[in-house]
Amino acid sequence: MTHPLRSDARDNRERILDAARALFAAEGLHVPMREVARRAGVGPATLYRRFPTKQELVTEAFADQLRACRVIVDEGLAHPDPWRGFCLVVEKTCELHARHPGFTEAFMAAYPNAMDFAAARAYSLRSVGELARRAQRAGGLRPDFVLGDLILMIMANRGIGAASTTARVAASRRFAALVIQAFRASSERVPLPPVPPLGPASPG
Amino acid sequence: MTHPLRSDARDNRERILDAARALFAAEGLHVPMREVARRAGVGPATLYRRFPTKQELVTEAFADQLRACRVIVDEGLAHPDPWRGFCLVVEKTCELHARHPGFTEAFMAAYPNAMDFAAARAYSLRSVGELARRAQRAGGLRPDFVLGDLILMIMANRGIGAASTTARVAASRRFAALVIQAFRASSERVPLPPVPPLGPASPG
DNA sequence: ACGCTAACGGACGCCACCGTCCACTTCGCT
DNA sequence: AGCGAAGTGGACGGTGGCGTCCGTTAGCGT
Repeated sequence: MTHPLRSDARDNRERILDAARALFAAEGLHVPMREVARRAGVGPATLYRRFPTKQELVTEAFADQLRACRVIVDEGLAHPDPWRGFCLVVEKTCELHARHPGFTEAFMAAYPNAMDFAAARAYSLRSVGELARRAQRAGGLRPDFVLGDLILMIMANRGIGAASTTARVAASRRFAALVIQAFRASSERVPLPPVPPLGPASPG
Repeated sequence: MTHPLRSDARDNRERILDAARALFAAEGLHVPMREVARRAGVGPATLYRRFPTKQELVTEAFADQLRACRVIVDEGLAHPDPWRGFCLVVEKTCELHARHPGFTEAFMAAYPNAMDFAAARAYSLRSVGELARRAQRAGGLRPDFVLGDLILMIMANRGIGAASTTARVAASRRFAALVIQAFRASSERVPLPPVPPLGPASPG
């Protein structure tokens, strides 16, 4: 059933993915399918035959970032100092999402049927949860931190929209530093409000 | 030459604004003008005659929130303890924006020609800048805080999208608490990355 | 070299939103 | 009550994105 693609077809597929990556990274997911096709130098029909739904295109286009996500948490877990590992996860995650705004949308289940994304997301969250437990035990991370705070952070991070990628990354870097400050266990801590039940992002 | 509106016209104008407030608060600014007109029970022409551009409708619809913004910073300035006043500003601002997602978009110059908004925004920022200086002098606010951090926070806060207003407000509350932790002057502080030049929000 | 067929992309119809025009209605003044 | 002007909303043409159809092109196996 899944015949190997013909050479030109494979070529086009690659060019479509390149175009999608470039456009999604630069402008987010709202770019029209047509635009992707135009940039790839193919007709709309070709794009739709290769990726019948936008979701599939998005999933394929952000496969690299999804892998990067995994690498980030794995590196965090591997770090000898759990708290430092946790900080690295926060910093790199923020930067990753700042560099690819569209990725955040996809990651956040703005497209709810993204099975692959959901699985990878769950894996990353579980791993970072383990890391967080260790960091708390080591005393670096505040005891009342919960995983929801990390999701909160990623959602918040996506709110940071600047004109250029450079500016966005810079802003995100400072944001990450502030977040780490907030997460750090400190003698002068005050209790936090309860964690809200963070459902999927609203369409607004 | 601005004749007072006829009674029915005034009535319609009010209903249009009510509809706009309800829809903008519930779904953000992306709602079609038609939808506002439909909800207000008027024709599209009426809506367009009263508010030729969406910008004007938005500005009018969020006049209350804009006033609330002013009140928040004024209350903050009036507080005997500058640091506590600053915290109140952060908390109330986050809640205000969480309650009216569309307001954040407007406030953030997503519609760049919003003169009224720009002026009010500038006033609020100047006032809160003064408050921040006092809070820093009093020792509550970290010395390397800058106004850009507050804008960063508002932008980040808008990223928090939850299904219901209640959930969004709850999430925003916890976020505000974390932010305050981050802003608090502390003995165990680490230097922050530089403040990025935060231009207007990107279209993405 | 040649034909079979996968693959292509221009063109089409559909729908939603936009902003404007105009024939009809309603207010408000005398 | 009656008239002029302000006000109204249905209807229209334009634009842009969407997903699909089909006549044509070009890879690849013989």
